[in-house]
Amino acid sequence: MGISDRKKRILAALVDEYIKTAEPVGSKAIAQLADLGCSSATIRNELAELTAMGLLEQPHTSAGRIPTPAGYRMYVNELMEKQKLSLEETEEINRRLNDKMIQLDSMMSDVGKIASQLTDYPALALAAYAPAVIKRFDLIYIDANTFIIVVMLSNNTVKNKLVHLPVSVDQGMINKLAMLFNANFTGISSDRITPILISSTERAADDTMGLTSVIASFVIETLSSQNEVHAFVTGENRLLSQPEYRDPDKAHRLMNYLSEGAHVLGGTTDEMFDEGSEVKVLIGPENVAEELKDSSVVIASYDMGDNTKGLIGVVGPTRMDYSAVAAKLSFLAAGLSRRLGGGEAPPSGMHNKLIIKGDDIIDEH
Amino acid sequence: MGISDRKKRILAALVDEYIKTAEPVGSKAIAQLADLGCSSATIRNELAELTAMGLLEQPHTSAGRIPTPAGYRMYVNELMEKQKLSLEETEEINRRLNDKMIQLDSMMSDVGKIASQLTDYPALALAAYAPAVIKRFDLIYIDANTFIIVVMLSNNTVKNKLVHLPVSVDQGMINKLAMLFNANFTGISSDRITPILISSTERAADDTMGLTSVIASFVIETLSSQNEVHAFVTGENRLLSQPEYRDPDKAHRLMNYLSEGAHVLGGTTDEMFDEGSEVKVLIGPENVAEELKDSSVVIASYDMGDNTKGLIGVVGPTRMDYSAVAAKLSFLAAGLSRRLGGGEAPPSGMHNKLIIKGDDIIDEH
DNA sequence: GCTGGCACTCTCTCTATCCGAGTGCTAATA
DNA sequence: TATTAGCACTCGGATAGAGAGAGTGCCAGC
Repeated sequence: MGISDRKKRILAALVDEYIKTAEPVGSKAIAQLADLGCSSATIRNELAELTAMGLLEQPHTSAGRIPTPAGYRMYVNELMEKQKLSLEETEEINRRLNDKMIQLDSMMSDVGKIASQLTDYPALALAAYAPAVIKRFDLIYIDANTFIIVVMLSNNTVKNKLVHLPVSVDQGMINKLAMLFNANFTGISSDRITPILISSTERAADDTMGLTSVIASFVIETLSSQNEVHAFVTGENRLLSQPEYRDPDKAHRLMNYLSEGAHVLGGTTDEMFDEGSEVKVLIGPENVAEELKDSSVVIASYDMGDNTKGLIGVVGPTRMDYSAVAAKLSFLAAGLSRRLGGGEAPPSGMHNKLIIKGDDIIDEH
Repeated sequence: MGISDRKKRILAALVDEYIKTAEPVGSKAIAQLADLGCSSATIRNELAELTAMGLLEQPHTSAGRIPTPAGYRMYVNELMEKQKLSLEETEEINRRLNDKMIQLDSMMSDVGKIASQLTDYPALALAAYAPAVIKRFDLIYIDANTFIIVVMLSNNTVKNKLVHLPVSVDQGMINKLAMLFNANFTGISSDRITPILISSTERAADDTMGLTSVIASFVIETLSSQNEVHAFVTGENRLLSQPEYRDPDKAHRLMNYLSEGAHVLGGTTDEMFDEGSEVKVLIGPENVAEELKDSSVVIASYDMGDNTKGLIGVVGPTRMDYSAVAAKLSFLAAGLSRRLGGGEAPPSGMHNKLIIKGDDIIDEH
């Protein structure tokens, strides 16, 4: 596996240049770019060897070289300079995060939007929530036909629902139900909410109007929607500005695939979540999904608190500016982790302000 | 403006055919399609006149005719057969509506998704909420550092927020604040929530910890987000399957424009909302937005209840199947109005079930 | 081991040519 | 007068060939 230092520099220069221009790079160009005091003929010899090693390929005999997926892989692993973001860029990202992070419900798509704008590639955001249980119930009596269910989950999300009834109930019944639900439905996972539990609660509450099952089904719905993997894809249209997707059919295929959203990462999702905060790069055929075989994906994960991991990724041609994208995603993910994760006062449902551990309330906007 | 019956039949046949094939239509083809017992030569004469009238044009001398925007306009206004949806199609739409309509918060984008899938064009969904005021406050005391704000709006939306405090409060304070907010902040619009009102409430509550302003700013935020026009665009990628957007640049321009979302309809939004439940068609240059000048938009509006109007539209090439799209959108809008509108028990925030007036609780899922 | 030189290859672009679809016009017909 | 058949004409699109240019591989010399 030993590969001479000069070969490395040539490969690096070639990949850099190809990323910039999207055109096959010739020996002459490399000789000028990477000034490693030798002529284009020497570089030609090296290029021939790199090609034999499977790191480069030629679109046709008389064209320059382009990197193969293996070439990109080596570039990403060893050659690429870890790009530092400029102060402006970091400030830009922080500013956007502060602007946007007010509401968790729209956060996912907002984060995707930020990533997409930042990198000018389509972005995908997903989150796998840790299994949650109900922490407490409140039922707010509005009038004889109306009440509000408010549930607080173990991850400090709060959900509510307004219920209208075709029949009348009194405040006492509502209170009784709240008590019973707090006693029987808190701290249990949704699969332990059985018809038996529901009907026993119903009897205990003297509920002849089916209120119990209304509330119970809201609980089940809430818990299960909480446990789903939520995925958002943003900025698919940015693909079209990349020369490799000038072919409308090719672009269309990939965009269709992306717009499905959920299964973007195929089987790899789980292991993605497991890994540390490192940025991951999947190059061309390294992707499991057939549709991504000639595209690349860069993924960063972040800690959303409450044992919940978020994933933020970017999709582009294999000729992607890995260095810049990785730096940006990494910074973005770190910013998200900092804001969301690790506090005992994490953000929660609908309209909760973000609180950072130890800080005061952040009153954004 | 009189235009002979035969001309009409020729124009209709031509537009129908062009919609189907996307290729200029010649006299011969029309002679075969619309069997109005006359030869292609006669039709050529008629075509020449229709062209002179500005209803048709020729891409070049020796090609067939294609409709001008004026031609489409006449087609849409007078010639097009009002398409009836098949039973399968109506059932399909109803099924999707029933599946999807569980949560209002995701409804907007879901409706867009349905419209886009149904028509195979990009769809946009927007809603202009009627100005809302707070109807009632509840503060739920969790522990010394935590409470939940629950507000119910005049349009029966319920919003909540979990607040963590860096200081301790007791239940009494929370109750006092709830009372004061119910007394002072209900029934008023957000512009009447002045610093003066806030500070007087603060004094009345003996609040030295800034709780009042936290709650007040949540109120303001809730009201103003409620009054925004929310817009969703879905299925931009479907553009790419249309031959008129095979040019990546053209497609890119329009998709970029669409992805901005909000200002899709430009100045026309207001009047759109005003109109009845009719389906509206904007053909090419009839659109105000420069980016839509050679595309068409079909829009249907529906009643979301609570004086709120929803708009659902579809964007495509001027060569759009107006008849089919209009029929589908119209049916979809009617279904939405039926489900959402006109009840005194309309759907509300986050997780409220949909209730149809007079019906029992619909327990979807 | 490096370099300059050179023949070779292959793609891309430009131009010329041909083909065919569809037109507009004219003259004949009902 | 309205319709039709016939025909010359036009113009875009497809096809083929020539030329240019970029880049290679190889070889001989340093």
